[in-house]
Amino acid sequence: MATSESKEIFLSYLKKKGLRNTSQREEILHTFLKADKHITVDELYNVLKKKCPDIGYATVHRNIKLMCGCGLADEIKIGTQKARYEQKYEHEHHDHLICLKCGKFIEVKDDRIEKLQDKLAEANDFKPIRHKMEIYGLCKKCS
Amino acid sequence: MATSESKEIFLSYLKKKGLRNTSQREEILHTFLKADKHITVDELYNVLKKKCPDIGYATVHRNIKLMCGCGLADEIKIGTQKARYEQKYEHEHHDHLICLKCGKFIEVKDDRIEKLQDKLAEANDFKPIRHKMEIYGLCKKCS
DNA sequence: ATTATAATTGATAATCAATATCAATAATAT
DNA sequence: ATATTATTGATATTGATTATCAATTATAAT
Repeated sequence: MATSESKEIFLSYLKKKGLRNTSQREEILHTFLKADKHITVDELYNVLKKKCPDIGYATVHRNIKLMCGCGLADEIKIGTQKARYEQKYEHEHHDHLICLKCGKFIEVKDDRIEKLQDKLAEANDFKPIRHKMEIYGLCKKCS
Repeated sequence: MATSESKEIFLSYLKKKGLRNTSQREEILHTFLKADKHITVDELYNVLKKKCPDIGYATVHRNIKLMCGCGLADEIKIGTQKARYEQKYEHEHHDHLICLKCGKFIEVKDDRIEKLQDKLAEANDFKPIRHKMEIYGLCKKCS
């Protein structure tokens, strides 16, 4: 994980947008980069609380969204569950296998599928920008 | 659309579950089967109100969920938008191209992708049950 | 048929995640 | 230093979904 590069990207994004850097923003980014994949705002907030007891939930929420805006984070919404966020920078695009029993995420990618998706879009006069593919089922442990 | 067959499926599902048929349930199913693809509870409720002015929102909501339970309807959740429901019976599985500008849904299917998805799951010791594939981009009109 | 039972309805309240508001504070420019 | 303006953190609001519950209705039992 190129932590320092991510931080540079964030700082230059702030500058470009006329936004200011703050200690909270630094802590949030730092903690996010160290955190588990697929973290929720709640979870991130709880980890941050230990180091920065005064930090507010709204601040964490706002800034994780900001990180999505600058391409460092990606939001994953599964049904009505809480949004989860994963690192995007230097993290190749992938799709997910999601276990219906234990909730485990497995990251996968198949270039042949990716190509066929583009073709499928084209064939429908549709310009693809991004996509989401989730396969639900049972992981090895749960089946 | 096999409207009468869908109604039979619904009735036998009710019987199997020890539930009762009601005039509201009949109207909701009937209206749902006639309605546009990808309808929200709100929209369905508003259509129903014309014929059944006393029907309640909660009843529509409850029963569209019931139809999902018996395999006649399918819920589509895109991000934080309202859930939409589509007919499932005799409606082949398909995926969606979703226009980011106008919100249009295009239904698509590619058997080669379906096969590769199964293989991809298998290769990860994962037993696929269902999946969701959405390609976001711009439709012909909007691009 | 009449009554007992149990499920359903419809209005409304509760829930819950996401987002907006706003006074106080902090960062930058002047 | 001071003015300007963005950010923070607490809290309120929103908006969708789901739960509650008394009244009603459908079915079973007598």
